Amino acid sequence: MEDVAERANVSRALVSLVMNNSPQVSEEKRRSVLQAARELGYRPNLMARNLAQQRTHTIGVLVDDLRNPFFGEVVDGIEAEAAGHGFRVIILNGHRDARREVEAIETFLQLQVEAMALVGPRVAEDDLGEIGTAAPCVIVATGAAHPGIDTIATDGRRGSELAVEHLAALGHKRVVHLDGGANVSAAERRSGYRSGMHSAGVGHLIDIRPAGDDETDALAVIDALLAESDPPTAIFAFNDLLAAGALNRLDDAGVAVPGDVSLVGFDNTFISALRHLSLTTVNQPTLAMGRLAVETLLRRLSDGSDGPVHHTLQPELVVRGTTGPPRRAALRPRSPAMTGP
Amino acid sequence: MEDVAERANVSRALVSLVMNNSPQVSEEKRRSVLQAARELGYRPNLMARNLAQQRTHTIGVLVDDLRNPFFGEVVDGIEAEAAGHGFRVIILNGHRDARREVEAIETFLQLQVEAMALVGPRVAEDDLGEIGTAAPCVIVATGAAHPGIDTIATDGRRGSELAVEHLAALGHKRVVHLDGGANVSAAERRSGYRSGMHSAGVGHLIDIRPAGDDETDALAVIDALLAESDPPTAIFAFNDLLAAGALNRLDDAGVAVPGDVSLVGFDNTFISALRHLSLTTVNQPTLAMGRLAVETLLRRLSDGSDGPVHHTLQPELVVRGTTGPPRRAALRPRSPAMTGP
DNA sequence: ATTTGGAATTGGAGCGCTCCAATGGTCTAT
DNA sequence: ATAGACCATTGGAGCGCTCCAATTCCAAAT
Repeated sequence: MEDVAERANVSRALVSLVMNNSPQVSEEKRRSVLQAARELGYRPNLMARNLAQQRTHTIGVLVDDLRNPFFGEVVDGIEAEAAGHGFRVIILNGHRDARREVEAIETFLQLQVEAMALVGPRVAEDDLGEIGTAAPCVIVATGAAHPGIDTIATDGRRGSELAVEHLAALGHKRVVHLDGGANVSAAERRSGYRSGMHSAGVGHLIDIRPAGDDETDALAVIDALLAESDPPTAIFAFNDLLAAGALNRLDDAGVAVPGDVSLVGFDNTFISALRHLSLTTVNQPTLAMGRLAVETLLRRLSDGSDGPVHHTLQPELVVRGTTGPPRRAALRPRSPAMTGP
Repeated sequence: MEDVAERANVSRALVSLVMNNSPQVSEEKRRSVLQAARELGYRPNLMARNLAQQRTHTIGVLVDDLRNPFFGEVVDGIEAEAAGHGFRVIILNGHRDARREVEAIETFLQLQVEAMALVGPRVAEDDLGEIGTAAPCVIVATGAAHPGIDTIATDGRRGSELAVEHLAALGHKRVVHLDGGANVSAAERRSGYRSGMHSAGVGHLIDIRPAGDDETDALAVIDALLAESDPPTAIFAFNDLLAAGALNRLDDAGVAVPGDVSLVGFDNTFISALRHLSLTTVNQPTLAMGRLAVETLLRRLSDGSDGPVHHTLQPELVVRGTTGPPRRAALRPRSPAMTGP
């Protein structure tokens, strides 16, 4: 910067004004500064700028798992909205691990981000400690497990109810829930499953199996289910990945879907739309969630601090090809299941 | 920091030493500084630290598209290796857009990252300009289109050849290639398709259809193909997403895979492994690519600058359920195709 | 010719930290 | 007792920038 100033025969301060394109710089000087900068390959140092300005114009986004396309969509929403307000977005990866999430949040804070969005975090509220107060923070897509912090979520309870209602309407009674296990959203979806089952008058058939949130987590549970004397006629999985894993295993075992068993996922990621999966699932409005997250953050940033805000968006059932009436409830005879090769 | 120093009755410099856990601080002072820091909720300011140190210990990773799980896997490899060498990784999203990629790179440079990895970039080498010289830079997973810059890639040409060889061995002659279009890796994979076809003695049947790199890009092309009088017996798609889109459309049209037409993808993302897709595809060693990228960067960082290095990893064919012998080449009569509802 | 106002420009302090050279303090060997 | 060696500790300069108050400049108004 020193060099640029010298080369353009102006002061350092004037270079600063030009680089921030202040309106009150004469056209002449502006040109010569810009030219000098170009010739020297000068690039402003954001570290120094941020330090001097005491602002970073940056929002940190912590993503639970870069491999899950669901989170990618949420981040797209966040970035779109943030860009519109002059904020940069930097992303850190949580690697599906609460400990690493805390580290990432610590990094954000040290980097002086002005706000942060945690997308699908696994960390419990207690471990977040004072972090929420060090910078505005919003939790996206992780159920209602963080009452003390702003959250944006789809109503997981309602989503589960929708899934169960759909299955019940088809005539299913024995619906098993593959539980999200340690995932923080699991409790909510589980509770929706419960209430759905009760509403359908089959509360006594509630059956929850701990599984996980990843396609590999389904295998053992499905094996166990199939080994039982009275297997379920329908399965409602914690998320699409888990459902896809279940589908794999059912297919292996020669069980027809939806002929022998119906299957519902959650998230409506693009994989569920793949025709060969054609997974009935519960949609979350990912883009809207991302945008809303940024809006919430900006509001916190500008005005004071009222109590935490919780935005709940409405899920929607997306009926595709993995759900149908249960075999036993069929009124007319059905052809035998077509099993894979 | 000032405050911490005061509260612990030491100098600012001593606090600095403690925060960087220097070995030559007495246990007593160290404890009292740490306690003071805790009580005051002190957190070192990375901006200031980086500025003073003239180092950031940060590697910037530009990801083409957060929704494509392939890139997520590469990033996992990068992060694993970087962490082992004391580097932080920050991620910026390219949004599948060369213009935004350039912006992101500019941001990295201003943030003073010490090196950067571009994962699947779309930007052409010309537009990268002097950027490669401003900081060590490696391009990952984007073919061999950047001769002047370090690259890590799977041999796309060989990968394509493997795919075509496999199809040819099954008896296919009329193999169509769904081209990656503007995607920078497309040329290489296309050329492999060409050479594969020639080797198989069916160079005269080479048929390349521009498509894209996303599941939606396949629709129109498949429609066009099906409308033709002599449709192909096999399709080799630029990547898994495109193949998945093709599968959707073929399914819609009641075309059996692999009964009526065989299909091969590229990347071996987890979606291809989903049993219901069961996509034959070409594997890229994503984790190894990520690790190698960081190693390359570190080497550049430490020693001088020789010419650019190009690492080419070997692809592997993964045969799953979407490939089989062509209908017309079958020696024995086959049952009619089972088309979906 | 002199004042006045506004716009363009500048010097310098300061953002929070690190790092160097210098200081003080303790211990051992003579 | 005294010099030497060694350790923990400190003051201060400086990293590259911004921002304020102060200065200069120019033209219009008196």
